[in-house]
Amino acid sequence: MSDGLQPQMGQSLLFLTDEQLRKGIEAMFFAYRGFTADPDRILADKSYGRAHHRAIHFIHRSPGTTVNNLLSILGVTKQSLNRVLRTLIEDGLVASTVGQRDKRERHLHLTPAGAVLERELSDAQRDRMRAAYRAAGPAAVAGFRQVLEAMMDEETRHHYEAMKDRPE
Amino acid sequence: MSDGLQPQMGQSLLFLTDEQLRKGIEAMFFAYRGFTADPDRILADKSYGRAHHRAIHFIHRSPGTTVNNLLSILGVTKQSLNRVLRTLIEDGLVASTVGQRDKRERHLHLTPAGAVLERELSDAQRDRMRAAYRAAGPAAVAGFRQVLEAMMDEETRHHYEAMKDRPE
DNA sequence: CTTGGAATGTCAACAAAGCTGACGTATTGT
DNA sequence: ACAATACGTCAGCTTTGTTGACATTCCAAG
Repeated sequence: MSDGLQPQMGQSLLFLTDEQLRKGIEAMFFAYRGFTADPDRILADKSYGRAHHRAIHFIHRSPGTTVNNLLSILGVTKQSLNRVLRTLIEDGLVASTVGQRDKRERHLHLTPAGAVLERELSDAQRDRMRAAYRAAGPAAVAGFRQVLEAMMDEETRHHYEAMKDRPE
Repeated sequence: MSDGLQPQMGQSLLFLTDEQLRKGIEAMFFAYRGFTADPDRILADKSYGRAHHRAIHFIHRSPGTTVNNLLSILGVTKQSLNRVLRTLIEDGLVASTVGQRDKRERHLHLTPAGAVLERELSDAQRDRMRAAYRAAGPAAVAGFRQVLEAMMDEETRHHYEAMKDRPE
């Protein structure tokens, strides 16, 4: 079952041993904690959570997006998203406007106050990412992105690539 | 505030633009979903959750570990871990034995049944990781690990490195 | 034109898993 | 003897996911 180190294995395949894979799994787990730590700290003071951060991020990213679209990007149920969205709208961070063409849809935008919080959160997250990128160097960063992209579900990767090259 | 593309910037720093960092952030978010998707599916049928998976993983990894040690690796409170651990012990997947040297400690091991579930979960997770590694290639994998390690908190990295080179 | 079904979004109730705080018990070490 | 440590537990709260029921809006078939 376990690969172990098979002497006859080509050098080029050593990175696929169970041990290497396990290290990658643990690296992913521990790194994700760091990845969310800084925004989480900021949000804790404001009675918001990670779900609010995600909503704010993708609304900023795709202004005017509908609830349904946001739903499929975030991969949660609409009831779960709705709770988060409701508090953000009540608190004046997100604006929801009825669709022109289709009045069933709601188009979502960040208000100026919402944009301020988005900035604060993404600055914090980017700072850590920038430090990691700088420490690892451009070649490592390219590999990092390649592996992450290969790790996504098919459908998820479509979402990722759809917003890949939009201008900021 | 925003880096934009500064014409005078050396080519070597282009990977540090806000846009590159944002892509990395989104890649991390989407990939983590894929990373947990397969074990989550298996666990859903068994009325266990991701928290149970994490406990099982690290008990397998460090057989005989104490509750306190597991606590600091997982970064949760003892009440939270205890809830998970209690169900695993009741269900006969984890064994808790009083310490020889220090009788206050409990040493945790997987039972044969626990080892079976661990295998099932880690096989599923490794399969995806292996596919991603294979698609990206050894150089990319090295970069992937470098960036992840640089992204961890100091204390977390110590945990990660402490169990880095243990034999399986 | 009407009407029935599909799509969009909201409300209610519940579950998983995190948290704080307080407390009890056994054991260790000063 | 006594303080500190390791563990377990009770109670109660929060965030964030779930399902089920329901209102509104749109569209297309009759």
